[in-house]
Amino acid sequence: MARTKEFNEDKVLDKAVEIFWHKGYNGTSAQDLVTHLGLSRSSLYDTFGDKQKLFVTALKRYQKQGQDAVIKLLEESEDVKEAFTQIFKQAVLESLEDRITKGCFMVNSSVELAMHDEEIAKIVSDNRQTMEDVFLKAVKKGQEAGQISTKLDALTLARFVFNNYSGIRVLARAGEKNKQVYDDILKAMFILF
Amino acid sequence: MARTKEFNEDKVLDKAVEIFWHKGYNGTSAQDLVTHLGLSRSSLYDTFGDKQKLFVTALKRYQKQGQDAVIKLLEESEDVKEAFTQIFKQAVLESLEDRITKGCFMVNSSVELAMHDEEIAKIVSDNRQTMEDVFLKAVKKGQEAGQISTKLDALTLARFVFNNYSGIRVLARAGEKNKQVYDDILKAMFILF
DNA sequence: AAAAATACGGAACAATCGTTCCCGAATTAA
DNA sequence: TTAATTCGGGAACGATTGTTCCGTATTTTT
Repeated sequence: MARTKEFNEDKVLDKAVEIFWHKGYNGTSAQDLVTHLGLSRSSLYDTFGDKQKLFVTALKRYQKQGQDAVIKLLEESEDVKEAFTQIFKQAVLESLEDRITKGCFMVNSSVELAMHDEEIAKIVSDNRQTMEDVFLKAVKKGQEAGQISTKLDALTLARFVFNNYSGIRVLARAGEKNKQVYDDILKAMFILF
Repeated sequence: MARTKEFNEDKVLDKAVEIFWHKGYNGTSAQDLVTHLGLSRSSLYDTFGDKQKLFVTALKRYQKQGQDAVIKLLEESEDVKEAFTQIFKQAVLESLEDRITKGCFMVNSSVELAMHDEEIAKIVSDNRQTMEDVFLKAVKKGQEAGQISTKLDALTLARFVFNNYSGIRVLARAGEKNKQVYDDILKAMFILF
């Protein structure tokens, strides 16, 4: 008995991810959202609550999509080391191509908001733990298959890899476009594989 | 023939560094500045221009102090590898002690502002280049002295080290307090020395 | 002692912030 | 067709934003 929505909720959320990712929480105004999401103020608030709730929804959406992609790549791959290489080369490619250098939405939010907002802090913390678990599992698998060196224990290597991933994303956000810089980092990192 | 300032400009700038470092640019209001810097609105604007200018001044101040400290440590040290160890252990210590987890002002600003503000982008970019140069020089020295492995060329290692430094600062900003996480990262990283 | 110059506190500014509300339009169920 | 419901556009809200300006206090120079 009601009028149908004129917008697709999923598509609007995708756009919300894009704009918050690009401009951050404080850098994005309600007007920005109305303009770029393509719906009215009232619909925005009726559908997604307030700005804070929309941001959290967007960040969780980004997190899930990113995690799923990584998990899929690592679990389906025959050669774990090769899968890691692919993940990092992809990150570098995005950094170099990305005309508006968005970096990583999770890293950005972590730096901007984690210390001022408990809910964001929990999302960031959970994300790190999940990624650590995913990497750990993959590294173990790779070590058992003889694809990854056992010089370092799996957890140490997993944490180390995640740290370099964060670093690369910061570089990207800062607009670094020199491929050699990224390649050097990866070259060094992969020696420990 | 004029009245004397009731505040010490250097001390006020130190406080400005603290507050911008802690809350970021967008997160710090003019009222925050007036309240915490301990001077009036008019004095603030008369002395430092506007918010943007004060922020840039604060960030440059932080940059200079940080760079000087690192340069001094690396140049004065007999054992470069030991100096690097000290720099990173200090960063970890700060991350663990830091009750309000400020991370690194340069990394924070890079993520929050670099892509939206050319002047900040240049500061961040210059900082990276300078740090790369400093690290490079130190690594070369260490390699020549037989303190650092020559398995990797100096520039590659310098970039790799800087990347891990960024990563650790993001971890700190996110409030990570598990020492083992940092230690694992350092353990892996230093293998390449 | 008078004049010049600057610092200071605080009121006030316009602009923008996130948010709410109202109302006509549109859609569906009865 | 009517009633119920939800849509979307836009006006409007109070609060806060960064910034300016004015009057007074204070200090230094002549």
